[in-house]
Amino acid sequence: MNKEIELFTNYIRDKNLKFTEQREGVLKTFLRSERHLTTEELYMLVKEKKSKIGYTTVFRTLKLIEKSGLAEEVDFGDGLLRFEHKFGHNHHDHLICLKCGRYIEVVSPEIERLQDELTKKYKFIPLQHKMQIIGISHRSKKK
Amino acid sequence: MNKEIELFTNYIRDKNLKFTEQREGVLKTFLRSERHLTTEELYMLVKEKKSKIGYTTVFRTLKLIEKSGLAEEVDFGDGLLRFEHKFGHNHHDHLICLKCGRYIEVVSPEIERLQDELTKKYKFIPLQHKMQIIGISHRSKKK
DNA sequence: TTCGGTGCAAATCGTTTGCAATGAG
DNA sequence: CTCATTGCAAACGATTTGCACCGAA
Repeated sequence: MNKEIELFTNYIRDKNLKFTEQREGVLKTFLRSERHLTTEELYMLVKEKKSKIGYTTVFRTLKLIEKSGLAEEVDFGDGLLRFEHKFGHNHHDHLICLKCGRYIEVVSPEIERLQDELTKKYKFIPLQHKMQIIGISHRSKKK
Repeated sequence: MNKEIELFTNYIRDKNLKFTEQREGVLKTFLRSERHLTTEELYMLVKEKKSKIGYTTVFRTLKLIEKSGLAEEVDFGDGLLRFEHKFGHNHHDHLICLKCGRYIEVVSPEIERLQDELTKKYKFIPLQHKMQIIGISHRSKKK
């Protein structure tokens, strides 16, 4: 996590911005979280630790973290803004559980290869791609 | 298109609903459209033909068409509600062009198979899946 | 001391609903 | 005649912005 914090503070310094207590709180809480949190969820978490923070600041800090290259927006199709860690994470797709909201990050090199073939076939220049499989996870089956 | 209209009127009758001029306009315009229209876009199109219709009616009729099984919501990640034809269309994925907004529907049986393998590996019960490749289409390259 | 940061409140934007008037069956 | 439909206006829920005060550098 220290490498990420350093990266962020460098970004901040480079842009003549300020590394405030609030930004530190949001960044650390974000980095510690293992789920794909919505802005609201992260706001709640940061607030638990540090009572003095507003939703707007969390929102703006997440956008800033995104610009710094440490986070990326993900869309699970429920109309909510979510972020995931980007630094040190390779590209992956998602299995999303409808029951528990949990996700599993997966990678399939064969699928990636077939996607490339597809785009070549259609003379399409791929910039990014998303694949999501929505269903019920192993854990939630029993319930 | 007649088969779809019949299917819809049957659905309407079955539920003791009414087949109004507005619903007919929305359904026909929707069926004729080849793109993944947003509610707003469809509203504009219907209005061109039939000046007497409100946004709300288009919205509610689209939901109704969806319930009848003729349409399905698609999410291109821009926070807008879009619908695509469902009847007579097999499952497919999308190549979405950032420049022209156009999409290409694609199918890759190999990718489908690999997706099945993935879910088995994680003991995950798949209910639906989405795959989108975002980029620049052949047509838009030159511009 | 100087700008950028903060957070409240308010704007925005698309979706959704309440309700009185309308019209299909 | 009855009950679903219509469409305006207003509610909604999440994101985004304006602005006056605050605080890091």
